[in-house]
Amino acid sequence: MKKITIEEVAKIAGVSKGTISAVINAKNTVKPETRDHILEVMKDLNFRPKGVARNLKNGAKDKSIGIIIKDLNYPFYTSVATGAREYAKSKGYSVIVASSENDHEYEKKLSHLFSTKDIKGIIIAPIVEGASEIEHLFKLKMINYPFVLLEDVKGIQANVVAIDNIRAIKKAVKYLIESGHTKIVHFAGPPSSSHTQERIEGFRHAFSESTLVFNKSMIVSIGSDHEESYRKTLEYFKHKNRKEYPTAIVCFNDLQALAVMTALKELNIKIPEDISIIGNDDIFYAKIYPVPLTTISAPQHEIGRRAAEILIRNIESPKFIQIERVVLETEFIVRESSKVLNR
Amino acid sequence: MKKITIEEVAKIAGVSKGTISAVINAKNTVKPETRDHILEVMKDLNFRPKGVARNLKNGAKDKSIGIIIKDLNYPFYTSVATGAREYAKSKGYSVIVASSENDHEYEKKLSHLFSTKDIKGIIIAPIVEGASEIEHLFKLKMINYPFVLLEDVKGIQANVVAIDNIRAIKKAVKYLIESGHTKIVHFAGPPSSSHTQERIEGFRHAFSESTLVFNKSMIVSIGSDHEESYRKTLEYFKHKNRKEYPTAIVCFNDLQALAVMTALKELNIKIPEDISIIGNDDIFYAKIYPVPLTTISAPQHEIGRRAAEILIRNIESPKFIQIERVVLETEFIVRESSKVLNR
DNA sequence: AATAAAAATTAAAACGTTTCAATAAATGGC
DNA sequence: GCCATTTATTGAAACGTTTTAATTTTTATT
Repeated sequence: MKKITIEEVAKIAGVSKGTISAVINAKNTVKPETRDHILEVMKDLNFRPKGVARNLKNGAKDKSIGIIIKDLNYPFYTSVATGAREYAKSKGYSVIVASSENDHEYEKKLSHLFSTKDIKGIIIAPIVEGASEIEHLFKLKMINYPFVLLEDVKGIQANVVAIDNIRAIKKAVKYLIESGHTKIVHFAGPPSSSHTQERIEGFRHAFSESTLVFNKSMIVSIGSDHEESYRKTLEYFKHKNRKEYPTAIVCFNDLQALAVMTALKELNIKIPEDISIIGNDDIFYAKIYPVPLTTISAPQHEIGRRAAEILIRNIESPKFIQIERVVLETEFIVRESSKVLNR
Repeated sequence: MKKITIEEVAKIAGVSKGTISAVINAKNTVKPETRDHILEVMKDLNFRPKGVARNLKNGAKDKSIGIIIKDLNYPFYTSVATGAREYAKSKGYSVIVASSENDHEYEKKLSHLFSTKDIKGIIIAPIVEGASEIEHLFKLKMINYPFVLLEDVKGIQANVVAIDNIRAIKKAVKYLIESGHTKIVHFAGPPSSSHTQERIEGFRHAFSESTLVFNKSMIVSIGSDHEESYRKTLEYFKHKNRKEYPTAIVCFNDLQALAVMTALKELNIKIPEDISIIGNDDIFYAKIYPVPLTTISAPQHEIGRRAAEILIRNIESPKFIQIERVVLETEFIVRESSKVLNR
């Protein structure tokens, strides 16, 4: 299938390339009849002007940045993207988003795609599995392509905007301990997620700074997929009798927490009377749940905004500028899914 | 600020453009010392090879399509995008998404952006306000750029994948009537949305085919923003005494339904005992609500999939192909937020 | 030290448009 | 019908890379 170019169209229409170009760009210098004829030929040939070539001459004037998130359907990420979008818009940039769906290969593909298509820079929520290769990030660095990570990636110096997961969980657990909870459990996330490990660590640390003592049975592997979390929660409780129940569950994230609450409802366990539930992320849909979720709130919009800020500063600077690393504070928000025991 | 090109780098590094190119493309034909030196110069100059020019020569080999949705934070749209992504991936295409956030101007900007950046085609959920201009769509047609709309747009012949909103609501209302409901009300969406009018129409039509009679007070303008819907619902009930309450509310969409349920909880109105609630869309978070929402389920993944299918078929066809219009069926799903009265 | 082979570099053509100055064609005024 | 405008069209240069074949430099072999 031969590639068809403006030249081809010109030849067949019997005019010069310049005239075709004028038609494509809706210049009003073309005689209507000529125009119509050209249009017809274009249609016949199914001619699609190559955007690439069009932009080469003048350089596209539209400014845009990309953001690669991990999951298009998890509100946390779309909120971050929205934060980025708001800031970017104020600076005249469009934002386009793509989701890696937790697939490292796909992330690489997307980063290449963006950097190659005259998108001025990218914000990346990187998939960091154990020792995942990061040559694609090095490649971006090599061509001085601006990017900002939403998570630290070992082995590379880059702009990062992140939150301190460890500290966040620690705060939550400490709160529980101070509220008189003694049987606290962590429902851990999917083993493949880098956050899972961090959160387990934060959970464990909280104990070392308290009078309670940590033991491994306090960590239960649950995942974050809703259906799976629901099932595993049911299972977890099946093997326990009432007095073995924890008094509080610190969940991996809000989505998991929602699943846990669904399961507990089925088991007739009352929240927060019987068990306190703590989420993580603070997604919109957990906030409007009938039992609004106590959670660790990550400043999603701010994450996006700050990342976009750094990114655009880099894009617009003619010379290389200092790498930045900002760690944002989370806020522990007590709502109705948790309860204080010692009063 | 002078634009800096590969030529500039070559001159300063004292080598030819070809060598610079080889470095950029990680060819292993460059002597390490030369390479390092060039890298240094590149960094000094903050040289960013223009993707546009790079792609011109060989034509980028990565295939990608775009999807422009209306709201990045409404799960309905991200589900559609996910459906598109799944199909596209199977065909070797990446998907990038952008949100117009219900801003017609922004939609235009994005469609231009995509078509200009060598994205092979777009799926567009168009903003159709009364008589909105659609020159941007005509422009796409002119350049034979493949696109698929997720909603009919008056005045243009184009590929469309949509659902029949009117029929969908009608089905729901009929179900309620057959279940013995007599006091049915529609909580309408934001006046600016094209769906609002359609759904009102569907609601009204259902009555003409029944023994009940429609009157205007059955349509209540509520919106779809959560906070606003919550507030307006409270207000609606404030002026009514118990026996004036409707027995069923047909909501504009699931998000609104969620807000309505929150308000009713506050008012101590039981669902479904006192009032049945019907949603629309079937978003994930309404399904996992403690009172799972009865709703009109749109086949979100399928919408995306079919749109991507048509799009890619058009992209890959060397010649113009017949315009398609597919209307997908919705499914009325009875869960626990509604109840049958007449038994 | 000469030669052959291998490695590194260069120079020019190519990619497919847009732009713009130059030219040609059409129109209007007389 | 002729000249002066105005309108329409053309042709060549330009955009910033990549790609190759050709050349130069380096290395290895004798």
